[in-house]
Amino acid sequence: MAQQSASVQLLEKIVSLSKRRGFIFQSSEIYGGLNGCWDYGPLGVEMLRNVKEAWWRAMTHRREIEGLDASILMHPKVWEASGHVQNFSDPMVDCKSCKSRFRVDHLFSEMSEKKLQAIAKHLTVEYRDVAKDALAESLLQKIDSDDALFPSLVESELIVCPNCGTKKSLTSPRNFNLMFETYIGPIKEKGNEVYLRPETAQGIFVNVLNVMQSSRQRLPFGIAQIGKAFRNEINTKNFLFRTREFEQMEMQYFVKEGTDEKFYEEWRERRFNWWQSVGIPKERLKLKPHEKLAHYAKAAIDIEFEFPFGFGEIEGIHNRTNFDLSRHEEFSGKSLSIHDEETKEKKVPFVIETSAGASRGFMALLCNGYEEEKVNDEVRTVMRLHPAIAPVKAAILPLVNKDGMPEIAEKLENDLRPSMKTFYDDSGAVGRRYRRQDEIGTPFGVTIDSETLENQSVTIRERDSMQQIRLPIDNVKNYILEKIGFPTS
RNA sequence: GCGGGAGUAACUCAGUUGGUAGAGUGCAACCUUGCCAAGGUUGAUGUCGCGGGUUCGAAUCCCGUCUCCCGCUCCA
Repeated sequence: MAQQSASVQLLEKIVSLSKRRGFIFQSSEIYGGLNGCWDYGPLGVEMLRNVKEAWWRAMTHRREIEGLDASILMHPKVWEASGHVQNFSDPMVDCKSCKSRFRVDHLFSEMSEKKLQAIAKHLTVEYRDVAKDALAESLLQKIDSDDALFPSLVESELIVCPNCGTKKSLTSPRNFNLMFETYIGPIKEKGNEVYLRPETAQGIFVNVLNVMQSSRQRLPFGIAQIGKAFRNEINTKNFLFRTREFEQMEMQYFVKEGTDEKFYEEWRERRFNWWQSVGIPKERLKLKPHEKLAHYAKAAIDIEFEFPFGFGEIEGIHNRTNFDLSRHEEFSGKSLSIHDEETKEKKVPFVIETSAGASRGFMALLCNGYEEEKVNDEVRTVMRLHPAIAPVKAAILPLVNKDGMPEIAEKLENDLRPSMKTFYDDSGAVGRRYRRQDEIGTPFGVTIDSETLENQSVTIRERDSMQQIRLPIDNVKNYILEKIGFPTS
């Protein structure tokens, strides 16, 4: 319990720091905020761009992976083919007595066989020689066909609240659609509804032939995309972790059937290593296989990070088989099969998906970097970000504001600025300025002092160790550039 | 959606029986200063989450609502 409250405090500290220093602000704050929506401030947007850039390079600086940026709005048929129209909409009922809420399908799947048979009898559904799961499924379909049926079950007390047992207390099923809906054109009417995409993957699937032909790729090859997706979740939670609008970094890797398992394992390892390459220690990461697979997947595993509130998913690697492309073939009537030169066959490729959360990754890196350490009996707050991820790369600090130091410092900053994000600070004691930079994760402080005036050398102070070295001022740029490069792996 | 906690300056928080707000940190200016947040002087910043109500008078009492955190529920 004490441990839990410490973790709550930690998250709150990170939220305050994010606001105070300009990483994250609440959306529409002056109007009281909007549930689960957050804005990236000046430092946040720099850092987020760095996260995405690191991912983009790791993905697309490869021979066999191409980039794409698909539209957020897509043809409504896409979401029928993908299964989202059917699977993203869950009928739910509430208990008026104990206020619990249940998914209707869960209600049935947890019933005894005998109970299901009694209900089948009531609904005149054939139940003899029908397996339990199949029976639950056909009952659900029957109920779906007529809105009066579920209330009649409640009225006849065949269904009671599974939580409190109260009779006649369940409401009629209501649909909770997790997709955001809007309209094409200015008039809201049936027939012009479209959805904000609930995942970026489908934009890749529907473009697979366009990409393949224009880039002259052949199997195996991948398509990478970074973009926003939207899910109308019932609840938001945990700062940036569960939000209704979020950004994904997805790569779909198209392979021949039969090689899918090999590539699944390969990408799982590669992605697990990537998170380490941007600064997260292995001990705070976990690979967690899915116990229950989604309708499209043959195998699925999550990469989880140890957030203050516990381990949470930051990326999923899925073997989506040929489900999506086959469905798009079926719904669009267009062939998405690919000709295999070796076997002279046309087949729908299998897909290995790596789907990482940009927003979640950002939050993971903030949580991972945040540290309070004792230095000379004082607490130093330091954000240990990988230099490539840090929003500001170098702070330029004239030791004092005279003797020509500001002029040299400004000249140095002008020299560095085209190649990196810098920050100039000449106010107060230099120690204080270092600490301000520690808090936002700036990896290097460059100080111009009296020795600079004599021999054109400066001090470079490193964030994590607080160690200082002296360097000729002309070497500063190369020294820092070498350290802030994006990881290659 | 249910239950619990919270919302006062940029941040962390005080604010007495109802009498229209303070501290620390931070921020700005000037001076001082010479390498790890601690010198001096001065200064700015408040829809007390928002909207109603009670009252001569509301940060304080009542109602509604929004947001955040925690626990359920949910998370193909």
